[in-house]
Amino acid sequence: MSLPPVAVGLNAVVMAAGEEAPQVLVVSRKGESPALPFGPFDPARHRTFEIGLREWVNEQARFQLGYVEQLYTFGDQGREAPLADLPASDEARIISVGYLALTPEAAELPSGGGDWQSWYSFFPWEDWRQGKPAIVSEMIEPALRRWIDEAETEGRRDSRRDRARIVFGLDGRGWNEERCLDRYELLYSAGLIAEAARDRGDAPPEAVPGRTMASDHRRIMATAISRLRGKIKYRPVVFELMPETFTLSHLQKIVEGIVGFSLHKQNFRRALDRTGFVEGTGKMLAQTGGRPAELFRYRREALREAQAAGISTPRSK
Amino acid sequence: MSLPPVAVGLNAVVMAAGEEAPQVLVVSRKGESPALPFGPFDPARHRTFEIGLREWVNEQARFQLGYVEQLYTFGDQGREAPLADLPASDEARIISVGYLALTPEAAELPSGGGDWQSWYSFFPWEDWRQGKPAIVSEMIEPALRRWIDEAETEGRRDSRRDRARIVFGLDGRGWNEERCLDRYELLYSAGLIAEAARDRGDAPPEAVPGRTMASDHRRIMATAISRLRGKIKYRPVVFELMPETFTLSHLQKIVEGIVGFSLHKQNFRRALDRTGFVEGTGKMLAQTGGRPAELFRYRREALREAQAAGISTPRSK
DNA sequence: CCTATTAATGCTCATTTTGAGCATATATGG
DNA sequence: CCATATATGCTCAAAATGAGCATTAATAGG
Repeated sequence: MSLPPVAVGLNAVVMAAGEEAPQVLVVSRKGESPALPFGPFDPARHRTFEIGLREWVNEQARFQLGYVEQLYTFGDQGREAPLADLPASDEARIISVGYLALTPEAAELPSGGGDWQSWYSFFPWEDWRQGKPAIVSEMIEPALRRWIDEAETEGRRDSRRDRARIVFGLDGRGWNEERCLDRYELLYSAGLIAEAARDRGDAPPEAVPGRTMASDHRRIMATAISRLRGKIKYRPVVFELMPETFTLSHLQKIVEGIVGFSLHKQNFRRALDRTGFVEGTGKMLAQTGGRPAELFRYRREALREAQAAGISTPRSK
Repeated sequence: MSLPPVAVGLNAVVMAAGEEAPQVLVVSRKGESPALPFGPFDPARHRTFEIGLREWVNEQARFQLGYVEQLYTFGDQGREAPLADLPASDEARIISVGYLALTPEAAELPSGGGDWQSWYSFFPWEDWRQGKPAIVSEMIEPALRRWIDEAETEGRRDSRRDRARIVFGLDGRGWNEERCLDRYELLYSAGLIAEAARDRGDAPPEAVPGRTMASDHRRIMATAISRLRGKIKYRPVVFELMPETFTLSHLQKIVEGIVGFSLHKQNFRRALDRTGFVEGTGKMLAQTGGRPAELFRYRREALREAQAAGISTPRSK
């Protein structure tokens, strides 16, 4: 049994909470599309993937990763081709192990290399905090309907329609925020993502607004968003993004940013309360205008006590 | 940027429903511990991991995989050492991409290579269908308490105790069936898994009952069990394990086998009913003794209609 | 210092969803 | 026909959820 060699890269989707929207760490090489931080995995130096990942993120961006979890391993042929450095040969396949990393808001901006960007600059259709985004009704839905009609056979039309209905909630079917990856892949299949044209070598056709990324990095990021949106509901991962102390409104804002819709304040608090994950510090935050809010802190011990659940996300409106 | 080459293997955890317990496909080489089906990933031949996986499972075991999903990529140094074929050198690191595959009960037993084994022959402590297994109270819990006390410092004892409490539900904390992987890893750390001694080169100490597997395959399998136990609750994956038609009791038996505890029959049915995932066929199954049960079928369309949920698992007793 | 404004908190109520258990229906095997 | 083993139906209290109204405590402006 001989195993043909393959090169392994490590990709990190490093996320932090931001003022207006969740942020992702990207490396912007001049003249090129922004990319996720990417580093080679060197088996001679790194005992595990995670050690490798932490080491070079530390080197490249000068900060320590905290919470880290493996996302997915991407190995499709052709995925590395768009990284101009390397020819898409059959011999040197590059696969990449994607990781999701969460850092507290306070995390220093790495000097030099990377910078923080809003999630929704890459995925504007995912932000429903102010209700259904215009881009969905005015651009994506019509484009998808055209794409459905373009299919050659009745069967294909049906299958396209089904897919669009499920992932984009067409025909009043309801938006499931966790399907972020499926939506990206559908838009890609429908040729509405600039990367799709680029990967085929075509001229860019009508593309949905949203910043392009190098290689398949936008897909990797969509995987990370889907994962985080799901996980936040059954594990207390939000707190990895919070500072030591925070107000409940602040916490709610962050959660809203992640799930992409707004929450019912009272019900959010009630559910949070039941989990026992937070405790008041007694200190108040003097804010601009309005009654001052109490500062809370995350009780790590709570994870031990209960059957650790996550954060409930009661939709508002 | 040069990426040092690494060999990539593909592991499949192929699962099927069984009479008494869920089954896993293992390859038993004579004189050696059973292993999960394993094959090399050849970038020259396979455009994607999944294509590679399907191809050689087809070759090796002569059957077609149906539902397949990627589990995790295992890359720790030393993990491949126990596979006697290959020296654990720094140059030839083998990483492996693990997949979970589900096949209907009816799946033919591959002639020659593999055979089906019960999950619980590898993880006897995970089967709570008849209540708390004796092996947990009589052997694991005492052994864990000894392991906690053996720690050198107070801090270490605390951290061991916390970990044991969370994953094994010590001190009346409740058993969370999804923590199968955590439990395996805890037992491994505590030296209670035969593989732990083997990997260190020690003589086997007191080990918890349960069949040993080659390399880190038991860990991979625990990963698969954890994933499936979690997923069954929010995606209709059980139906990938069912024959065309089945009775509700049969479905319940299968779900109970997977989650590892027994369910409240009426509540299980009520919840199942609400999902709309199954429909009666009108046909009855003349069984041995007792009122005949109606045969049901899975409605794939249901996935489109609702916000696809999974199967609810209301505990009984 | 009185009032409008802005948030933070507190409470209520109807509806759904769970968790448990009791009751009835329809086979099979003496 | 009767005991037994299942399948299926129904009820009821408790808990969780979804919506909205009410009160409290600051700041900003007249």
